[in-house]
Amino acid sequence: MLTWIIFFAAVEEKLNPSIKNKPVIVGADPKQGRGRGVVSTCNYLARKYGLKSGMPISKAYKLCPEGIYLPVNIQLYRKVSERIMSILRRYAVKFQQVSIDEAFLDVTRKVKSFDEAEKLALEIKKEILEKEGLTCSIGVAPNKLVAKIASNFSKPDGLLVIKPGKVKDFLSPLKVELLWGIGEKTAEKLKKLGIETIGDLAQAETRLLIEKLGNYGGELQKLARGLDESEVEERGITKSVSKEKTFERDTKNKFEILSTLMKLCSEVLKKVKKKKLLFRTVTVKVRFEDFETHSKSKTLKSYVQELNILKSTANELFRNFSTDKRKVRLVGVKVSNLLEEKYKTILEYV
DNA sequence: TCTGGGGTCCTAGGACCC
DNA sequence: TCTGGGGTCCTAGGACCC
Repeated sequence: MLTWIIFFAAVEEKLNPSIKNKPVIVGADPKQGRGRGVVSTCNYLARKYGLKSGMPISKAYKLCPEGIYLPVNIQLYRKVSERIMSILRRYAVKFQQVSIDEAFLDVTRKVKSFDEAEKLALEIKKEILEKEGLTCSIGVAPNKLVAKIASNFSKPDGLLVIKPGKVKDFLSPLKVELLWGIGEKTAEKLKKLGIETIGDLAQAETRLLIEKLGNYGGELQKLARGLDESEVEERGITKSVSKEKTFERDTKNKFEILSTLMKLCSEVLKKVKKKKLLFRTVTVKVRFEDFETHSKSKTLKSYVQELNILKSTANELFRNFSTDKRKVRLVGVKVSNLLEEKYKTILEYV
């Protein structure tokens, strides 16, 4: 039995109550409709104008020029998030933070029934409201998959309990896109097979799904049937650290691109050091004006943490791109193949 | 409308090794 | 003259999530 929690970046409204009755959009600077970037999140009033997260900020501005546009204050949200996560941890036997505003709590051994779980969920909501002045949504269900969908369903300040016998009825009529792992592309493919609801997917011919979508097709069908045995578990170590930047205007200027790339290297290294990690693989990403995106990577002989090595490797990788014909929209650097600093000594002795 | 930034996981082909 | 099978690592790309 698990719950899936979403608390809203209503943090901004709490910080400045005067904006509460206006459409609030957190994201890129719209720059009178010429800004680059997207809506990170927006309040329910803004949604009434058709705005949603992921939407180009320029489009948002056209739909709602009178909105309050705020930059993403990630440090602030992180602080609030950490405080809320530590509240949640106390309620769970097993805990899994999924993102800045979501977590799974396994309370199977804490409660005897779904009714008790519901009471517990209400307590959690109450404590978060009292201590942080924020509302959240909770889904209570037999597994993570269903709990997540249930919580999404009860937004913005809700609680939805789906008991084991009700899972099928709950899922069947929903659109397949609501399942975890089905995005635009997969939804499109499924639609071509005549599959639009989770119920359709549950009943589809398994062989056909595997033929069209590979093993993934079979996995999706299990999810559609409400089957998810994944455990609630703490997040493991970081797999990669990256930084990328979309230029204000697409550019061919090698100096501008390279100096940006070098700056990104410094920032990536700062993060890597802070996390006490060493890296072995460096990846450089380039997105051209037509949005075509390519990457090149190189794995070094040993784990390192030196800025010079990162910079020279990134430079070398970047030189393999031909940037004469097309303007560059974005550059990025990523390090992966990471090792915790504390294991380095051991490695040196091997 | 013109598409951020930070991640994760999966796949597929090639190199290489036994 | 005809080239197996299994495993691992690396690279590149793609889908997806928040």
